[in-house]
Amino acid sequence: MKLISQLAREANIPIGTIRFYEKSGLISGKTKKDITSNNYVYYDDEVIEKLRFIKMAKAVGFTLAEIKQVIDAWYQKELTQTSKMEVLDLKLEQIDAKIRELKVMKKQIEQCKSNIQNGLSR
Amino acid sequence: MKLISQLAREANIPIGTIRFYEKSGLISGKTKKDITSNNYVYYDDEVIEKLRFIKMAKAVGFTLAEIKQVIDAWYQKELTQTSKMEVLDLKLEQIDAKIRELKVMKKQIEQCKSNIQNGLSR
DNA sequence: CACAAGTATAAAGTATACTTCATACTTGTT
DNA sequence: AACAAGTATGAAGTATACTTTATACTTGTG
Repeated sequence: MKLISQLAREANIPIGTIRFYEKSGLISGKTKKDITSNNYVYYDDEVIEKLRFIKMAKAVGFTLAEIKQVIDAWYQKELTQTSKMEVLDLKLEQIDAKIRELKVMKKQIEQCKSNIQNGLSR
Repeated sequence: MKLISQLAREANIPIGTIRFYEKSGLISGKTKKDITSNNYVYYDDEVIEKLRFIKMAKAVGFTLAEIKQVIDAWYQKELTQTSKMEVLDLKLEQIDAKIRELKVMKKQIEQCKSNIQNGLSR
């Protein structure tokens, strides 16, 4: 159980961003009810996993809203098994689509590189 | 040589977005100097290629600034061969990194799916 | 030639994802 | 006790990528 600054260090994400994610419903810590002097929030390892996932998903162009859907399908028990599967299957399709697009881009850029090397303008 | 509405149809991108991209320096059309009654802008097939590339690159999380760098390395003759290659090589690395991240996400989601099917909470 | 539809331009507005600021309270150290 | 450092909260500000609005001119069709 870590406080926010330690979480920020471990996940390598600014504290402000973590607070923003929490406000957005992507992650959540807990306050210890036996401590009444403050309302410091504690985070467990599940939150780190989520933050790592958020980082990856953002890097490949998913929005926070999309990421939240997956996290909810992943961790929330309120959703039906069927609706969770629907969300996850959709994401798998989108991931495959992105991989395909990346491969096309890669080929185009490699083609461009060899054009440059051969002195072709295009 | 097409006008903007035809370009928008063919690339399946809103006219407003195309104008925004042009203002941002990602694409550019030409006005016909022999026509003086208007200042309509005409676009050739190179612009469609660029728009397709922009679409793909955006879908996998590249910013317009990053995309502009690649397009400039691709089409502009003002850059040195070396600096073009640097930009393109960097993008290739970033593309590979994204593919790796997508594969990790894919595995995680597949793992999550089978957990759900086996009735595991996580 | 009237008039709908297309084009250009500038400015303002919107959504997303943060980031910064101001304020206030708590904790750890000297 | 003093004080730096950590935490919480709300509000405002910023950057990116558009989208909408307003205005005005041009072109094609009946």
